[in-house]
Amino acid sequence: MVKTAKQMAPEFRKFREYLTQRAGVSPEHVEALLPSVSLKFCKKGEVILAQGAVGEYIYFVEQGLLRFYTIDDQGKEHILQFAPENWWISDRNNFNQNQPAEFFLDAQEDSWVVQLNQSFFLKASEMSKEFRAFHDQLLQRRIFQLYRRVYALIGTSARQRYEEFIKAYPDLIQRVPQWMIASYLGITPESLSRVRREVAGK
Amino acid sequence: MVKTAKQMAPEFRKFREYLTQRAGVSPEHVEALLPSVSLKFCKKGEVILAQGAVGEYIYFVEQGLLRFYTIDDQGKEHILQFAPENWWISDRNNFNQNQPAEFFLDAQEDSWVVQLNQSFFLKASEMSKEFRAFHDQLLQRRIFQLYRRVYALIGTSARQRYEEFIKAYPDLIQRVPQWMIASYLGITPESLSRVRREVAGK
DNA sequence: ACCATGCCTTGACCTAAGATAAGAACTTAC
DNA sequence: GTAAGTTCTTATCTTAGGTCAAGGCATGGT
Repeated sequence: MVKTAKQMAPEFRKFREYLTQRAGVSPEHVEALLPSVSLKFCKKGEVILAQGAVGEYIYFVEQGLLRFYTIDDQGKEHILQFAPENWWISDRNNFNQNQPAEFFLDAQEDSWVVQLNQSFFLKASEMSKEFRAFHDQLLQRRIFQLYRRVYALIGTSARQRYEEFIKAYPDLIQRVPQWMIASYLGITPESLSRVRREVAGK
Repeated sequence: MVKTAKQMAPEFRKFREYLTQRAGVSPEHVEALLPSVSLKFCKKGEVILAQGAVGEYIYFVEQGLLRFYTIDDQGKEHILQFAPENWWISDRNNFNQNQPAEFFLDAQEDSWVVQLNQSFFLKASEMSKEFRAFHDQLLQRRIFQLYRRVYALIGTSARQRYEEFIKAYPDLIQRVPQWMIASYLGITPESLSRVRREVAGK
């Protein structure tokens, strides 16, 4: 019998690993920081932060997959970002300014997330030069990822965007329904279906 | 007789003001930091950083207007960002990793820019808690601006994007040729012309 | 086991925006 | 001051992708 994700709380495994390996934070610093973060389980479909709400956390995905999106006045969803394991995600604007969130955040799979509040970042930056530098780079990489996405949207066709997406996120193709990928790419599910047929039969 | 911008070097006026007023850095810290930055004049049309080059600076626009863009394989330009006075701009990826730049940066008007290198940011972050917090927020605001732009591209029409652009950057309409605004919006100059006619005659 | 719901595909048709071309109104360069 | 760019507009035609409608599979709940 398979245990559910819920039964096996991951105890910050990935988070700890991420901070030491990728961010270069010393194990002592990591242990000193851990008491001020908390782990939360999110059932598939659970809305973690709704547009208009004031959230207090930034999230690190320990396990599972989150989805950052908005809903327009016709009720259509537009996906801005997928956040699989080892990703950081949040409506940072809202987080920093205590403004109501502009976007929604929900769980696309049963997920475990690490919740980090403002003071975690202050403490971590204060304590660790490595964390500071890393966090800075993290934000800058996100900016670049977004500039590339803007370029893809203004400068390339639906087909090219789809082909790039597959290359960049091969695992996501398996994990999310096709209509969400269409939404991320800025096209309709019907168009994506047609594009896929073209790509397949070439 | 009107003096050219070149003749009147602005001596970090805006930059100084920006750091103290907006970033909250103390005047003493600002003065301590100034020796490690330099001012550069860029003639209209001058390419400051070309795709493929390795640049060493981040730029703060003291006066004038810069343009951050890419050129696709058909030779078409796609504008990712305009940077008027008080903006920060650079190919940060390249800046941080010493990678060749992905994008171009040029002067759209005769401009004065403050050149900041890696060590400026290290020193400033080391020295001033205020700068650190401010820089962090600056990056996060840019991320949000980009998420909004992505949403505009995947979720709204050319006309809506144009109307939003006018609201957000009324001054730029006067300062840059229309075809560049079209490029920023992700449409052709012809389409923008049509959109403008519609908007005017409603 | 069955029905309801969600997801993907296909086809027919439509529309927003791209491509092409040409001309008018300007700048700028010599 | 004239020639050579630019920029913007307008018209016509084309096309990528949207909309609408229907049908086929899965899959999950009772």
